[in-house]
Amino acid sequence: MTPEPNPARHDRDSVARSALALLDEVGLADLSMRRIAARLDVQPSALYWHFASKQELLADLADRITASLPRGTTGVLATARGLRDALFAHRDGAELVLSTYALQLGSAHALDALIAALRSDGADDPETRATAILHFVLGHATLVQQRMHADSHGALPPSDEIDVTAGLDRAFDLGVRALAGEVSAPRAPRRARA
Amino acid sequence: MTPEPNPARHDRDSVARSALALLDEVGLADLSMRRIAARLDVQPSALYWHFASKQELLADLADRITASLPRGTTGVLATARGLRDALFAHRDGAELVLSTYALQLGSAHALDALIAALRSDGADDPETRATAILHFVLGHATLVQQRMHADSHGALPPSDEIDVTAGLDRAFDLGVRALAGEVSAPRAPRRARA
DNA sequence: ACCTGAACACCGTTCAAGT
DNA sequence: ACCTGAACACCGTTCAAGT
Repeated sequence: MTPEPNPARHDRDSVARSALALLDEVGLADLSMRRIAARLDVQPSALYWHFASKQELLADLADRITASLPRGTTGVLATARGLRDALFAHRDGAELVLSTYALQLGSAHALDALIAALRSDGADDPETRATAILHFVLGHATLVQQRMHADSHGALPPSDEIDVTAGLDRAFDLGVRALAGEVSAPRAPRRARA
Repeated sequence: MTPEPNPARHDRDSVARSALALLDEVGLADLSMRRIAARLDVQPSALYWHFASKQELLADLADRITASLPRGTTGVLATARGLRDALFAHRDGAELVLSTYALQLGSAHALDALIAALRSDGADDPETRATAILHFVLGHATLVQQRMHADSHGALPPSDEIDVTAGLDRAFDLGVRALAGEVSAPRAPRRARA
C-alpha cells in the first residue's frame, strides 16, 4: 500500500545499462551525469556511489561496446569488420572507445583478438600489425561515424559523390588487407618474388 | 597619459593565436571560452564577436595545426610523418584535428597532400589509399598522443616494455608503407614489374 | 568595430546526513 | 548499501547596451 518512495535502487550494472541506452538517444556530447541520474530518477550525486568519476563510467561503457567482439579464428578482415560494427552499434561508439582506449582501461581485448586472427592467418610480426590495424579501425570508424551523423542532420554541405559510404567501405577493406600483409588478397597475381 | 582602459582590442587572428597557445598550456579538456577570454583580458562574450561558436574556433585551430604541412613531392612516408609531427606539435593536436575533420571544416588539405604524394610515387587508386592513410595517421596519432600524456602524468600502470615508443614508431612506418602499396619499400630491388 | 554586464540554462564533484 | 540535499566552482551562449 505504501506509494514506494524509493522504488528504484540501482547497482553498477543498471547504471551502466541506462547510460548506454541514453548514449544511443542523445549522443556523447549530451551524455551528462545529471541526465543519466534523471533517467534513473535519482540525484546526480547518487551515481558517485557506483562510479568514482564520469571517466570511469565512460570506460565501463567502452568495455561493454568492445566486449561483443566474436572470439574465434575468423580471420583478420572479419575480426576488423566485427570491431568496426561493434563500434557502429552505438551512437558515438567509435569516439567513446577511441578516447578511452589510450587510458588503458579497456580494449586490450580488441588487440588480442586481432593478434590471434593474424597468427591464424600466418602473418609476420602480428603484434605490430595488430597495433596498426587497431589504430586504423578506430580512426576510420570515428571519422565515418561522425560524418554519418553530420550527414543525417544536414550539418554538412551536400557531397557531389553519389555514395560516399561505398568509397569508405572500400578504403576500410583495402586498409585492413594491406596492414594484414595482403596474405588473402583478392584476384592478385599468385605472388611476385620480392 | 590616459591609463589605457581598453588597451587590448583583438581580431580573429589574435584570438586564435591566443587560444592555440593556451591549448599547449592546459590541454583540450581545459580549453574553455572563459579561459581564453581571461587570457585576453576580455569578457567571454567578447569572443563571440570573432567566432560564432566554440566549435568554429576549434575548427580554426585545427586548420592552423594542419596548415604547416609541407606541400611538395616528398613521397608518401615523408608526407605522413609530416602530418603526424604537425599533430604532435601541439598538445592534444591529433584529437582536436580528428574531432574537427569529420565536420569537413578543414583538413582536406592533408588529404590532398597525401594524394599528390601517392601519385608521384606511382601508387594505384591514390584517393582510396590516401583516405585510408589519413584515417590511420589520425587514429594512430590520437592514441599515441593520449598515451604519452597519460604516461608523463603517471596515470597509467607502468608498462613492462622498455620503450613502447619504438614499437609504435615501427607500427606507424609499417602502416603507412603497407597502405601506400609498398612501392617505396626500403632497400628493395630497383623495381619489380607489377 | 569591438567590448561590457548581466543573465540563462547548464556542467562534474564533494560531503554531511538520511534510511 | 544506497540515496538525498545543498553547495562549490565551473561551463557555452545570448543580447541589450556601451564606446
